[in-house]
Amino acid sequence: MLARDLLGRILFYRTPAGLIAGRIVETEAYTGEADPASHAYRGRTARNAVMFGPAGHAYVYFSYGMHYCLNVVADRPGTAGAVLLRALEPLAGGELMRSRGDRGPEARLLSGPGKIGRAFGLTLDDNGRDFTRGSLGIGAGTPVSDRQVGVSRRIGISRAVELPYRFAVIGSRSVSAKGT
DNA sequence: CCACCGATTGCT
DNA sequence: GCAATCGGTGGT
Repeated sequence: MLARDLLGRILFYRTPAGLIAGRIVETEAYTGEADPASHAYRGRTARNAVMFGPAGHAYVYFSYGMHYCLNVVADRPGTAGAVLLRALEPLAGGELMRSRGDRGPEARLLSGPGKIGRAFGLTLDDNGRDFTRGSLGIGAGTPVSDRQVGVSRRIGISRAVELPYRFAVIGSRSVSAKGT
């Protein structure tokens, strides 16, 4: 499953103000028709259209009137599927990230989907971006063994709560607050 | 056209 | 425990 395989890989963003990068330590999988918690569950709309497009693109959505969350589209065209990036361990650009408002400790600068959006400066303009081209991308990183991967229920949803679609690196200080 | 509500976060 | 904050979505 791609959500699990993204753990350990590097998300990077070359901005005019400098490089920002982090190691992915927490993800969640969202599918389409079979997943009531997915934005794509009720079919294609203007907001979720990117989820039905080619893999390797960014699906960015606006949440709770104040947060921008980043997904990696993960299925073939026509079939909705995406992986929500929930937490990263900061690798570069800490100062730039702090300039956007977070005052917490280094390891917690990217410890939640909304925090990633803020620290990276993402907006709806980033929806649809191609991770395989341009300044926002995903690098190889360091593999994470199955022994280090914790699987659990997704956070913050009210439907399909029982599905084990959340993956996190055990012991990382950068997983989101409610994570284990 | 209108009302509801969320793949969150940070403060009380 | 709960307010902040607003666009997408679906129903009237």
